[in-house]
Amino acid sequence: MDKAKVAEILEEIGTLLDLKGENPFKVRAYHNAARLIGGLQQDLGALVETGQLRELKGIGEALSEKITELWKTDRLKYHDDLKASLPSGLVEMIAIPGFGPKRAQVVHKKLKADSIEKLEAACKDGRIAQLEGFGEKSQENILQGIEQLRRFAGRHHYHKALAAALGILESLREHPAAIRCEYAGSLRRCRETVGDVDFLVSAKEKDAPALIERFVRLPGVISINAKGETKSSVVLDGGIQADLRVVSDAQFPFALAYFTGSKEHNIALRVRALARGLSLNEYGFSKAGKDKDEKGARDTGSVIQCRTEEDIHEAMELDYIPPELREEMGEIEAAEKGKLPKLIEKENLRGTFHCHSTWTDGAETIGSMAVAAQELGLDYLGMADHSKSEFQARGLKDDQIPGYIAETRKLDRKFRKLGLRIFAGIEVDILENGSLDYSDKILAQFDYCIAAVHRGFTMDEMTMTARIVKALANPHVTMLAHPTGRLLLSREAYAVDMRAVIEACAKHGVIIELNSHPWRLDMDWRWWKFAKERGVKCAINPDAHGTPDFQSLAIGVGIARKGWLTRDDVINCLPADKVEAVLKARRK
DNA sequence: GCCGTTTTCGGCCCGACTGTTTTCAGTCG
Repeated sequence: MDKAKVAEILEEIGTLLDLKGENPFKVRAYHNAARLIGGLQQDLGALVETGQLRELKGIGEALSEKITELWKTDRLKYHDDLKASLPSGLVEMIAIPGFGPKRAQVVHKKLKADSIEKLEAACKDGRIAQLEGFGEKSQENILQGIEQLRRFAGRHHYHKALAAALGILESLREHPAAIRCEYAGSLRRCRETVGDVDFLVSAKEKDAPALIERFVRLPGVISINAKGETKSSVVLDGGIQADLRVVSDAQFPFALAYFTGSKEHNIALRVRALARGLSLNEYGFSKAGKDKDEKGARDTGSVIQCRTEEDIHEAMELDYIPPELREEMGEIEAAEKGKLPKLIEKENLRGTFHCHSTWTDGAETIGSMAVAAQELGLDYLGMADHSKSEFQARGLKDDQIPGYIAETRKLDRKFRKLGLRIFAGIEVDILENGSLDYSDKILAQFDYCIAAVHRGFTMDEMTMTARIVKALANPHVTMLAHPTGRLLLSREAYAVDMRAVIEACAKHGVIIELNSHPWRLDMDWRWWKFAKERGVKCAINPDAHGTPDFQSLAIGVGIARKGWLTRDDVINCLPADKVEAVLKARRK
């Protein structure tokens, strides 16, 4: 059993315990463990065998035994028993917005409703409204929630959420009552996918209702889930949920930190505050241990004044932690010791690789791609059109290669005078047997080669891993394109052991592409952190099929920052003369 | 379930909104 499956089962146990009304802290222990195991970089098998599981913070005796049983026998009796004791439909039910474990328990007990369909039927014939603690309004909301769940299941791509957020942010900033405006949540943390978008505005208390009103009336709002004095929640066209909070300007940095999350990072920060005799919430610091009826930071103001998030971190004796790192993945410990990396900035990018042209399936000529790169202020542009097996993309046949390279060289000479270098590369297919789509003799003519899997996605993980690892051994391979194939939110996907692939890149000195194209965002930031630790370099590539795709470089920088990458880890931060040497290093 | 700079037992982060109540539980983030 792999660790993703172990994590999934632990997560499900947490949910089932929640449904049973178990101790919420026990529930949390399972959810935490699921997150911990799912994000583990070490080999889970090794931890199990050597009995080191218990050294992980959050894994005690009980969880350690259960994980070991899962790993060794592929099953867990505790999980099986738990599952057998509850109808599976209840788990699906609590995905309905506003409908949680307690209410699922009630409808199951009183109405024998054990599926979304039965719950829906009970709403439609009015039985839900009769239940104690429910009413007409609840019944209606459940129906709406079911509809929303069916229409807009799942998460949204970062770029799509960002586009929606920027429009809303602009409208909010235009409001005269708004002092400071920002988006927060997973979008600010640059997660590859985003569940909902959180907005935060600071304003005078009397202006809050007007801002809430502006928010719920924005074009693109298709329904309003909640609307209070300081908080509102809506659904945007396209199904993205957007939340707004209005706070005073003094509260703004605390609220921004709070709503940026992650939840786990926030909890860790609060625990740290408590250890310093402080209680931290979205309004400020207050003295810990106060009586219930004593006023908190919301009413009395923060006992430590903070103008920015930097001030808050300083008050906790931490270096400033950028939003991208706030995942409770070691950032607090690093900030405490002053060991946070100086993350890559968008301005650090000097050029990029992996661009397509009209030679294959790109929309523009190499010349117009070069002009756009120049306008972006880049120092170099790396072309990488498709290889011959990509016949649907008009991949370059052997006899086209001299022409392709000649045109690239000619444009290079022309643009070099204008301050832009153009490199002749190729995106070469990794065939099903792990060999490459061209002979070594042809590959040797390019400045660099990006190896990529484009077909045969259905092979098993071991075979796929062996296929890629074999290709990486070819000394002409400079980079590995879109490495996991786990194209997020897409049906295209293949199973691969990312750990083995990263180790192979480390061994052969292959650079891994951080593919910033919205549809190809694939490698989780935790793997980037691992790649960095293994000394593997990264190239942030737009996989551009036209000049608008260059915009996605900003997304790539965001993911790189999440992976704790610095300028030293990203080869396109190098100037043109140095990068050429890096591209050729393997062949020497 | 986990955990310990006071703890091996008794804690475990904190607040807004909704719908149902008439003081609060459930849900969410």
